[in-house]
Amino acid sequence: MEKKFIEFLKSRRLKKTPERLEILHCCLECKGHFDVDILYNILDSRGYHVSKATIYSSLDLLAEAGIVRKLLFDTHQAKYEIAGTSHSHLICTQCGEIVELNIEGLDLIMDKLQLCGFIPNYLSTCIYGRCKNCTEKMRSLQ
Amino acid sequence: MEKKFIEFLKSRRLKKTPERLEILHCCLECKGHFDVDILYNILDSRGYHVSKATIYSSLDLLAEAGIVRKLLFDTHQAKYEIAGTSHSHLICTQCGEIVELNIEGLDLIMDKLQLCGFIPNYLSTCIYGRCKNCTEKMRSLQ
DNA sequence: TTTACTGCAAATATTTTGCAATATC
DNA sequence: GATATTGCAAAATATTTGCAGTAAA
Repeated sequence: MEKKFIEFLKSRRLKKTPERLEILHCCLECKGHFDVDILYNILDSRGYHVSKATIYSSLDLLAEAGIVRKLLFDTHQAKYEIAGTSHSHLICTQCGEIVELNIEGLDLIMDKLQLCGFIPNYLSTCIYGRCKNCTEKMRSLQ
Repeated sequence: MEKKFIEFLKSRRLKKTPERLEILHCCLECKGHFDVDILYNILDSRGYHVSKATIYSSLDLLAEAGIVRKLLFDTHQAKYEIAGTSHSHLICTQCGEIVELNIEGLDLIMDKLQLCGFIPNYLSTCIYGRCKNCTEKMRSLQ
């Protein structure tokens, strides 16, 4: 991953700074979703100070390099995840919980798109609904 | 649609105000995607003044009623669309263009989810990549 | 007459930007 | 040595909130 990022920086004549690499490592350590604040706090708690502006800009680069993906589930903070295989997100519109789910065959859809001249990079499926917990809570209230 | 919204308001003991109905009509007239500013400007150009706070709150209600859907493609303004059948969005990460596309069989995925206790409401598929135009532009530059 | 709604302005929150000092190439 | 990057603070933007006056039930 680090290699890929360094290659990317070189190809764009951007600089390999300790901040950028540290942010990448931090992203890789985070399982699941993370956001700017989480990264900021983790780094800060290690005594490694990086400004949020730098985190924002590094995440932009990491996204362009195809290493992370930006996820927008709500109007508030953008979330990020390490770009791996396509997977779906189940989003509970009641409590906001987000669960990842693998649905077989989804990637196949992308192949069909080549036809219209669109070159797909990755597919994000969000399924909005109500999670088990919230459904049970509602039932017990009635 | 208006009937559905009025039913929803009644069921929640909310009030049927001219602003809410006017905003609903405005959404229905908009083909494709719209946002708070677009609605505000359309209404304003007709001499119908509605505050943005009211538009925000009405859109929330319309979303809860299942009449519109909130779409977040980027960090900036939220977009909305009339909730119809599930369709996919092709998003060009270079120029930002968004094209709607129908992919057969996608809705079937939702049925499978009942298993894990998640009650799906609707599915949103976003396929990120590069559109025909941008691909051609890149080629001619090389 | 009770309760909810609107508009306005202020508050909040996230992201972006400008600039001087500094680090990378 | 040239150029890009960092951190900071300020700016820009979108959305939410509080409250007084008003309208719907």
